[in-house]
Amino acid sequence: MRSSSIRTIRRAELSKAAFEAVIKFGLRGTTLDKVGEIAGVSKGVVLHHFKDKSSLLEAVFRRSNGLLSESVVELYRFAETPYERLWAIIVANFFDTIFNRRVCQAWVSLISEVPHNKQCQRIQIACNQRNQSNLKHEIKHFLPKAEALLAARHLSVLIDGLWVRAGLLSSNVSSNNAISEMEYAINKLLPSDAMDVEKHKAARNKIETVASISLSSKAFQKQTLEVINC
Amino acid sequence: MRSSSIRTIRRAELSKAAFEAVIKFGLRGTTLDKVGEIAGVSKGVVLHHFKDKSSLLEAVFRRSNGLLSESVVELYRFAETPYERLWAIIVANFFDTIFNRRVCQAWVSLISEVPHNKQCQRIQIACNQRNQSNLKHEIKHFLPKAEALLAARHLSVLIDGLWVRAGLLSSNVSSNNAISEMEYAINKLLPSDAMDVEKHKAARNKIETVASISLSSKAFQKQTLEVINC
DNA sequence: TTAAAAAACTTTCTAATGGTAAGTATTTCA
DNA sequence: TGAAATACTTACCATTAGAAAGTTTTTTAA
Repeated sequence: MRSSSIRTIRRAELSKAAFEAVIKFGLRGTTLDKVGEIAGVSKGVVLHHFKDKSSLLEAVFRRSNGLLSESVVELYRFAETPYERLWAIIVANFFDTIFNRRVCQAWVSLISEVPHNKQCQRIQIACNQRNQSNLKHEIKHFLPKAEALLAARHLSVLIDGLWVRAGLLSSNVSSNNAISEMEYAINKLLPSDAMDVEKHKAARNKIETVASISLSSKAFQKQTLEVINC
Repeated sequence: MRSSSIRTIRRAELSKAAFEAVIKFGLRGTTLDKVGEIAGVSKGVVLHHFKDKSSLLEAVFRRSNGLLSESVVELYRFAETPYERLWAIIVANFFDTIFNRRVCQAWVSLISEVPHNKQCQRIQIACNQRNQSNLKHEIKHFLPKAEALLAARHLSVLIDGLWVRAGLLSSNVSSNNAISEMEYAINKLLPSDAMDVEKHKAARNKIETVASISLSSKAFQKQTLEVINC
């Protein structure tokens, strides 16, 4: 165990509190005082563990993106075929413990930090890259390499688009709608002759079932929250 | 002419200055002092014409979105067929006087204001709706109504996704790449048997040529800047 | 033309904010 | 045990958003 285990714990607590603050008050309404208040400590403690507001937001950003990638990893554990792994990626990105109005709005708030924060930029680019490369890897089973790249890129941009839309709209967000839109895209992008429609449907069902157990479990939620924070 | 023509002019100047500030310093780095400095006036003037920072940002947001819709309107003037109008929408959304790193980054910064600002939300939803409805109207020529809606929705989400990506990345943004990705999507979504490939290509060429003259013209740029601000 | 009403602009002040610095208390470990 | 590191606190400062009250300029209408 690191000598700075308290620091690790505090940083986790504080970035969680900051995440809540962003959800509640937006980025502009999130002050160090409020973050401290939510975490039950003084502003001084916040600045003791994070050198400034930018690095606090960076941790929040990492947390919010980490939640997603941990979900993909979790669902990958159960996915055994390309069909299933493809759905694992999609379902992980839109499962309703993560893809809901509050979180999407927070994400939209947070990305405004990206253009002027090199570290956030690195995180975001890495996440996009990983997502795209995961998608490509599975799509290669259904399309030639060059086309697979295009399709993967297309789907990953689409995922971002759906997230932004969800964050911009005031209305509630539907996990099912988003997943349906992804299905529509897949059906258009991947050639039906290379796909086994039955297998495809079965894969989606399986992964959605697995997700509803695995991603909702307290154990997973706890683990991700612990893992995610530096 | 409105009795408040000075007010109109000032609001235009100030929201332009604020837009520049957001580009330069990001949303969090944009202060009323800096906005005033860029506009060559004191902070007091800024607050005299905008009741608070939120309403200033709202005007900036309107400006940035208005730039887009004015471009669509401008290109529509030259578009005579569904093919051409479809490309008019796409080219307007990605032409490089608007779709460039600075503007995309500013847009990404600005949308963080949306979740906690009802007015910005209204603007954003209206723009999305209009864009989607424009797309749908043209796509209906190539697909049955129900499918056209899905395709239009898909393309408009994709446009948002490409904009976000462009704003998140540090590297320069390529208008051509974005347009190519839209073309890829169109080719996958619209049935090739319902489309005249030659006409399609010709339409794209025509609109791109028109855009490079029309959207770059000083007259258009000036007009939009004047029109856009309330 | 001129008085007064309205709008444009300035100045001054305040509470809140991000951040620093200089402390004290607690933990760790040699 | 005792000193070095870490956790936390407090007091402070410069900047910020915004309010309030003032002054100048422009409109309007008698």
